[in-house]
Amino acid sequence: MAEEKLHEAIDAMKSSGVRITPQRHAILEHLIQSMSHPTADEIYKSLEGKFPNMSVATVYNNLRVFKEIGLVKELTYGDSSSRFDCVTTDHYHIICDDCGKIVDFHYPGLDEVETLAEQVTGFRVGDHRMEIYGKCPDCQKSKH
Amino acid sequence: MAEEKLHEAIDAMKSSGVRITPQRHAILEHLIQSMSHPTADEIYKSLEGKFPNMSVATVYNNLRVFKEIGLVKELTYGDSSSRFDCVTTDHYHIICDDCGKIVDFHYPGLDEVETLAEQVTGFRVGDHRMEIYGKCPDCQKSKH
DNA sequence: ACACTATTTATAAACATTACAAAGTAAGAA
DNA sequence: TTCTTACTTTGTAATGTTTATAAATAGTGT
Repeated sequence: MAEEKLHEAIDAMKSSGVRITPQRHAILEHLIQSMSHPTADEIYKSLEGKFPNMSVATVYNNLRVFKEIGLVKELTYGDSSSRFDCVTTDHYHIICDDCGKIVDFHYPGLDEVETLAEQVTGFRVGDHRMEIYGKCPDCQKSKH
Repeated sequence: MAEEKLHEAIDAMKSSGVRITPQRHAILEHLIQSMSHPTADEIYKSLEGKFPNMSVATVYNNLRVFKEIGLVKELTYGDSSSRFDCVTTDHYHIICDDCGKIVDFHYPGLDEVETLAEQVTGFRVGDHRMEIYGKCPDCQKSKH
């Protein structure tokens, strides 16, 4: 499953004329396997073992490249640093206000909203994002 | 109209025990009157005339205070800096991928999404955000 | 294996935002 | 009004993320 996704991603890179380097392979693999939404720095740190000489700039550069070919989405919350999410299927995120936990969840169509927005504003809509904020089950238990 | 909103905001500050300083007054006034969604730095620059000695830190401090009492929302897009939006009525934003223009638009209920998310994830939902991305009418005309 | 070009690395720089301590000031009490 | 106290502002330094740059390195097609 993860293997498959990685393979698809590499194919996407090939057909975009983006070279496949060991660093890129590792970053992608990490993004696919880790079910979380890591920051650039977290990716950097978790690959220190395999690539002791890798530069942070490499992580940033490649995340940008992945974004450009549509493999990765950048999530900018209130935090200081961006988080990166492998684009697989369409899904949204629900985020805990207390502990910051991010959970994926699926919801079918907000196409209607996009359509209305096009009509009202005259924009040509390409994309949308949505996040939901609340308190996760764990933080609900631990009474404050 | 704007006058009224400012008054309401000041009342909200009073009842929250937040002192009303000339700087706070000016920042709020600017946020309410400017129909845009300025960055902290833009606010700072636009008040240079009235408050030549005001520090950027003051702008940031007060935007945080306003956020805490619910007068202002912070918008974090892909940009380097946050934008700030006076909370008036519920509305969403549509953002131009090319020029960055932000236009408000209203849409009734995404309560359904919140409800579903609660059921699926077990979170207690408090809030959500959504943005739509596309190409504004002006940028559609100027062919690339 | 070669050559060409994209990529990596290391470092410095840019930028937004926050921390801190000293000086100043709003707001209620006397 | 004046006083007092705690909150704010200011100026500056520090922090942390992200980008720019140039030299060294390494994919990829021939």
